[in-house]
Amino acid sequence: MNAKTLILAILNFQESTGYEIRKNCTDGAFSYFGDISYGSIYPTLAKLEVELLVTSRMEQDPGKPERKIYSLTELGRGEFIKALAHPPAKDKFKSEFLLIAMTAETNTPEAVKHAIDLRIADIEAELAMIKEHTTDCDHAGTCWVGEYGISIKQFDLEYLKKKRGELQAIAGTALTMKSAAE
Amino acid sequence: MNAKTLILAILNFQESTGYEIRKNCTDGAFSYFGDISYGSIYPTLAKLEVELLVTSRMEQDPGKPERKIYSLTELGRGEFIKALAHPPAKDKFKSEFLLIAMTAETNTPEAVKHAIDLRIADIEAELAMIKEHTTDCDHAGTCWVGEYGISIKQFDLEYLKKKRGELQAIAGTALTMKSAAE
DNA sequence: TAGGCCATGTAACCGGTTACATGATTAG
DNA sequence: CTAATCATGTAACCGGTTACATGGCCTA
Repeated sequence: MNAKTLILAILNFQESTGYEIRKNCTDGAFSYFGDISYGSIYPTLAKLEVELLVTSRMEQDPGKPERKIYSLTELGRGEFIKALAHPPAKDKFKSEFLLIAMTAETNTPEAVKHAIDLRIADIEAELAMIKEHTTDCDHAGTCWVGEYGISIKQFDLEYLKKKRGELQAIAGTALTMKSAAE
Repeated sequence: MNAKTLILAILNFQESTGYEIRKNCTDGAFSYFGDISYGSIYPTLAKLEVELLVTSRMEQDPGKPERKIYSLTELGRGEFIKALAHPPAKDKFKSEFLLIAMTAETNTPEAVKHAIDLRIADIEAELAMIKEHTTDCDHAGTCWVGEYGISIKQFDLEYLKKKRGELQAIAGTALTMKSAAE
């Protein structure tokens, strides 16, 4: 999903500053749709304003940096709904952890253990994040997605904890000769 | 994961042509690590050969296009193992389906239904692909990853089938006034 | 007082995609 | 006879990242 559509999607839920948009698609509730950094957010926002898809207003809280708050125009909302109309692209899932798991035999047991620990911590953090967004949720679509995420992540976590032993058992088995020689 | 490491990873398992590498990381067993197209595979392969991380040999089956088969050198294998050593980046999961689900209220019930159908079909196809790679598997790491994938996808599929009704029920609820006016 | 967070923005760079060029074989 | 699959490669283009510039406030 490109920067334009992603920004439109976020602004469809809540008016935001560039800074908030970035936070939202890095850690927040919108992190499942795409990933963009300041270098593409601010220029895209400027372009969208020229195209009349968003408007901005300045806000100045004393003792805080000035905020430029963007919100979707009716034109922008239409553009977003139009973008939603065509069938979605396939989900993308990319995992370096899976590569480490697949090559566990040629990796050190410590590295494999560390990778598993890290992944468990990541999933737990994500679970906490989703729960936070879902418990006090009043928006049906967001709730459904949140509960979906919680179920899957929970299952993932339990599976990993149950089966991590098996993976650690095969870790380093292709290195034994080499390390014995050292 | 960048093209270089991904290619090294694939060649670590099996010697391949550029064409096969592309297939493997588009549909095959390596599709969970990264996604690259011809435009980056062939030039990267050429660079890797200059760096002595891979070697190539030509193969000519009569009645077939000539194949340039690349394989990892010892230097390349070392480079790959070194790359595996540092802790993996977080898993990345991006889903346009989730955005459609989240915005189901402002989308048409047909589009939502279609998106769900499509996603179920995608997961089923992926499940079939993983099972194919896992049933006759003799490599411990690959088996572990395959079983992991099967479990998660199966759970995902069941959850989706059980809860799709709820999502379809909220689809279009924010459009009723508009469509009534039309 | 150092580091982290809030906040906006720019410019150079680059990795990777898209589209093109080419051509033989096989399946429907 | 057409479409798909196998097969290798190039060049232009571009979306997005990285790194930089700037600066005030708050917390440890």
